[in-house]
Amino acid sequence: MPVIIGTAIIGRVSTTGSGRRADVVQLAGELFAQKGYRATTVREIADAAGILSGSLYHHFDSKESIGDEILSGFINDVLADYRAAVASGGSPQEVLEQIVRSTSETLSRHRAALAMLQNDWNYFSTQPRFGYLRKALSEIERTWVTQLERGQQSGLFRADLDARLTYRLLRDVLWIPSQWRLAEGYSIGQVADALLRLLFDGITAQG
Amino acid sequence: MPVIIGTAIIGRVSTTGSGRRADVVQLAGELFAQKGYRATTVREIADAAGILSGSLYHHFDSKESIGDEILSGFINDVLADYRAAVASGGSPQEVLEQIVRSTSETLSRHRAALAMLQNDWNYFSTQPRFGYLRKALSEIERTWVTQLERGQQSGLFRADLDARLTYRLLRDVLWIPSQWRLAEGYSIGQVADALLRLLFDGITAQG
Amino acid sequence: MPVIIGTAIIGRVSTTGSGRRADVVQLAGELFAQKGYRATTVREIADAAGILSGSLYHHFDSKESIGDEILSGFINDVLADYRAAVASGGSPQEVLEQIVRSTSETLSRHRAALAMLQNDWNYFSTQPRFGYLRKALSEIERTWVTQLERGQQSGLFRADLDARLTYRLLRDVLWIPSQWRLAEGYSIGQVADALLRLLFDGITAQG
Amino acid sequence: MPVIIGTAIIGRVSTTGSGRRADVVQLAGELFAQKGYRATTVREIADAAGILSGSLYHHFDSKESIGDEILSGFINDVLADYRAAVASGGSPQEVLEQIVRSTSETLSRHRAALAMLQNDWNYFSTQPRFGYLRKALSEIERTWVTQLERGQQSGLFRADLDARLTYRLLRDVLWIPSQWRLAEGYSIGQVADALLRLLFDGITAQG
DNA sequence: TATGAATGAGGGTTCATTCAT
DNA sequence: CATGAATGAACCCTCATTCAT
Repeated sequence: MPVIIGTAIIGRVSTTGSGRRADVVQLAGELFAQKGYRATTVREIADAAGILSGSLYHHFDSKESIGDEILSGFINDVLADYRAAVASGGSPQEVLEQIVRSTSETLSRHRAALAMLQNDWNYFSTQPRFGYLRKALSEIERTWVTQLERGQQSGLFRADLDARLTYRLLRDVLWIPSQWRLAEGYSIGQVADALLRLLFDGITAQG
Repeated sequence: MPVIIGTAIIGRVSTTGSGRRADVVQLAGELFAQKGYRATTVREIADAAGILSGSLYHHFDSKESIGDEILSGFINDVLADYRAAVASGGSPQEVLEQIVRSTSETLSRHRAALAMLQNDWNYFSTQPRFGYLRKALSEIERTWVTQLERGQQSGLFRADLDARLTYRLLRDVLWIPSQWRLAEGYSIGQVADALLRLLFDGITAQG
Repeated sequence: MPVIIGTAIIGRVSTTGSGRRADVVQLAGELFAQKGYRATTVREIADAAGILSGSLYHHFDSKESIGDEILSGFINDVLADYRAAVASGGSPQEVLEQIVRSTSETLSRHRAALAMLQNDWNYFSTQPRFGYLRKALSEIERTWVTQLERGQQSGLFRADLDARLTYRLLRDVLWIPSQWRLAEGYSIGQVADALLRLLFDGITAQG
Repeated sequence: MPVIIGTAIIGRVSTTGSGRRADVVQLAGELFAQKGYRATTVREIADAAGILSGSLYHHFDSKESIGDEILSGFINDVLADYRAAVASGGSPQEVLEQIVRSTSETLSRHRAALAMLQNDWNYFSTQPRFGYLRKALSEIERTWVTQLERGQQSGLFRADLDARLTYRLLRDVLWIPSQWRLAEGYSIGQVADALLRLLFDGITAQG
């Protein structure tokens, strides 16, 4: 359905042209997130798109390539967040805060991809095609550990933290809120705030 | 087949009677944890046990009943930890600390079950047979929220925390360390300590 | 699309009208010969022609009709060779020699069709649409047997040959050379000569 | 059904034990030969065996492995014939004669395999799993060319033959008779004799 | 108890063909 | 004429489960 201003067509909504492809990616993502990547059949994806399963292959090489489109888009955005935060040159606390805030937003835009990784990490991490996932996680870990250690050296963070262990403990907590349905009633900002408070201050009231 | 010297039974090898059954549960648990419950085939389980897949059905009704045996044992132990901690009648901080410490140990004894839940929660949570999982999580959440709110009322915990949100943020971080291989070099005690420090005090150095 | 200078048509490029059609037949033939008729997809044919697979159906009813166009053209030329040789009224040896020489040339012009028959004879011979192939082979066999028997009756050919068996033994050898790529370094004439020498004289040196 | 003489079991027919597997290979071979390897579906094979298509996979990894079992058995027998003939140390004419006679018999025992190669060579020759086919053909060609050249050097064979070309012309004719149904009325011996006469002496009556 | 053959439903994928635009 | 989305049947294969022996 063209969007018309005056007499000029300036936009199209997604059922047209290559929009069909994007629609399928969207629908598939939701199914993958809900039921798991492996547990979702191509027939279910096709049903959701209102076509037959064979017709999917007009748009995609394989089920794997649908998954890849979803996951690689996600990973690229997350890595961009991390790199931008590091490049900003702030203090460790500022860098980590920027990471938490920017990825909170990014994760919420890619909720399906995140759920896929959490549910089917075992599968993806063993498939050659998804090797980039391991690499990305590795870069993310390096970033956290580096910033935590910088903070310890400057006296900003507690000296008794094991940086790698702390990262491991935090990593998952940082991803998980995004998969909660917004319907649960928390906004992205709320969640990010709660997370940062917890991260920097703990739950104990300060005398 | 018991090993007998004289007339005294002094040992059992694992192929005996119900020992065979326990072996299969153990082996299946490891496979489920490694590859996921759904991705593990009954043939793989049978191979690991050194029998044919059809023979498994002399010991178990179905693949589901193997999974059930693993998960229900786990859930029962965890709930026992929670109930004991609450029954001890300590302060909120003491109750939560006891929960973290006792479940750390319990989780480490049921690493396979935990991995199964994390990898295939989507599947189990939709199967009628595993309905008790949802009920157990519900009790666990109620316990945390109750203790956090008690702590806030008594001024022990920061008043600006959203108890349910905080629980959600913490829940996963409390389960995850247990699935790390001990080979990564952290002892259960180390991990529990780091977790508690993070939980109560955050990462910021206190002036 | 004719190229016009002034008012005179001075050339045609191959995308014109029925030229497009002939191009497709040519390209399809090459693919059929290389990969087999059944193993070649209409999409591959369309790709080779630089169009989409659906567009092929503006030129042809079906994949079968492309195959038919290739094979029937071939068969007609071969039968013409046989009939001309017989009609020439020569001795059996002359007739057979003329057949070998003229079909050598014909086969080389229809290399794709020949390869198709050799690779997918099983398929074509069971399809009603290609029933004419069986009829043609039958006529060819009748011709050989007739000439071989005439040669025996006149004392020209060895009396101890079974005419039909001899034909069967020779039939394939007469078709096969044509499918060798000329790149193998033998000219059509060379091959025909070698064949005739073998046919009439065998490989043993004559004292 | 055991074959009993006196009271001793001296044989079993093929529906027992691993005989089922052999039955399937046999049936599959016939179908592959008749309709082509690619054109034969696993359902057709299963139907012929009186089981469901999925049940085939209790006996075989894949359709390919059924094909492999048929073809590799064939190729091994043929190569054994060639090597034995060469090892016998006869004159070139004797070696070639022994090859023709022994392979005539071998080919007739492996009619299905031969038909498969002739019908689907294009396919098999491009599949990694069937790479041994190319190697075997190569050895066969080397053997023929070597013997033909030896015969020329000793004056036994005509000097004007191109050894490689002659081999190419003969190769196919040597394989083909075996695929004729015996029902056509020629015995293996008859065909081999006709072939050898043709090969060594040609069809022309010798003055 | 264990075997091993078989089931049957469903998995991802291919492909000749159709047709509105 | 060409496009490109869609069809629908068929393909090879997987797997939890059953059961006679």
